[in-house]
Amino acid sequence: MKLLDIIDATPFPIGYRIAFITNFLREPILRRMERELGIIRPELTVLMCTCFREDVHARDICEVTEQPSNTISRAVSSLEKKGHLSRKEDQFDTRKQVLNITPSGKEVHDKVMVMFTESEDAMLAGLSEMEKAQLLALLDKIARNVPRWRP
Amino acid sequence: MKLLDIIDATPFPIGYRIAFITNFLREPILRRMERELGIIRPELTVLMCTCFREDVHARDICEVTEQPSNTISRAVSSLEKKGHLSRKEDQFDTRKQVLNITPSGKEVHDKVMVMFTESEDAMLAGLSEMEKAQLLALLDKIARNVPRWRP
DNA sequence: TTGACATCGTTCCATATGGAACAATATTAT
DNA sequence: ATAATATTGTTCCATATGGAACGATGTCAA
Repeated sequence: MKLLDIIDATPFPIGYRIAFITNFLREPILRRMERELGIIRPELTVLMCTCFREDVHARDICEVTEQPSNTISRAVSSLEKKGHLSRKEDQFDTRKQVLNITPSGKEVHDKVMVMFTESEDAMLAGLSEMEKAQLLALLDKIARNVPRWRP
Repeated sequence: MKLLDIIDATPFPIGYRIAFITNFLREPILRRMERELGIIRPELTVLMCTCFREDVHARDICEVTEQPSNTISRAVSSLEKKGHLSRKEDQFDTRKQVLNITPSGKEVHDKVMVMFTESEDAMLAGLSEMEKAQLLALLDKIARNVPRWRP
């Protein structure tokens, strides 16, 4: 028995394949990240958000990623302890903290991005440039429509 | 800030979108499954495998799904306790147990499949039949190639 | 102003998860 | 035959995770 057998019988063929691919693409990298870089998943979430934009609040990250606030809170604390993140009190609202990624945080973040990029290249090696472009366009359409179809 | 902003800057555009879509497709359903049906993720794994094939061993499920044996062991025990699974000793190897889904297990399994199917329909509502077929073909190609590109 | 309510981030707690060690059984080599 | 090794499934333990309650601060209305 293989999962690839079940693939032929599933009543949600596209969703099954998407989840299936995600499992084999993301999980091994996240495990490796945890093992080699000592970064856990919610910490990567915070690194990605703070790398993308300066001066974010924990609350922003919660809303954007739909993670519970305690999860983000823990990730922020541990990242700061590791020197990957800085926090300072917000000048206008002392309940909030202004978060910024540090150079060492950026370094770790970039290493993880490289892992993902290399895996994506391997994953797509069997597709033509035309097929890659098609796939990207279709996935993009679905992703940008998330607000309309999400439960 | 939105995740859809980060989407434009990611160095692995296809993988990011696939993982992104998986999050919004799978996670809400799994939460709902846990809440409404009292079934947790490893239990669904076991239900899907035993629904697909009769007389499987826990070890088979471990290998197929790459889940650790303790996770599957717990899921098998709890499913049996709930009446969703039967186990009997293997006649030829008493270390093993022969697993079979029960009617109530099948019922729960089918309910979850309906949730996924409905969500997939909603997700793909914005695509033409041609686009759906294209997407399915491309994802299928990547999924069947997993053994070649997986890390 | 002040009292009710909302928001931010944290802590507490219960549960989910995976690695490692384990007992029981099967297989292999001598 | 029997000792060494491998396999199966379980238990133990440490950690990850999310819901709920909380304290501190901010906002709004009377």
